[in-house]
Amino acid sequence: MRIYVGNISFRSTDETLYEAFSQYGQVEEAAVITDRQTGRSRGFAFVTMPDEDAQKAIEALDGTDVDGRTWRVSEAREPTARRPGGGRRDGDRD
DNA sequence: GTTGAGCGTT
Repeated sequence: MRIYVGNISFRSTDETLYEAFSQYGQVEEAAVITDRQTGRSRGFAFVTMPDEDAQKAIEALDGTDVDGRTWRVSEAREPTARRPGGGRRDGDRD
């Protein structure tokens, strides 16, 4: 599951997220979103974890104070990566 | 050495 982490400190990095989320499960990917134009932090990030661990981490870390800022943690909106296929697998069915 | 609403790239 992809997790959206907002309102993070500009000092927070990928490892800051990793160390925080890894406490609640296996972190598959942890990436602070930096402005592609300036290379500076945009103040939010994405974390990918197994569904069960992700939900635990969300409820555990949402609203917590990290590096002076209160984290806004929730499930990410968009289905998955912005690539052809839109997150839908060929075998996806109802 | 700055700032503060937000859902990103391989």
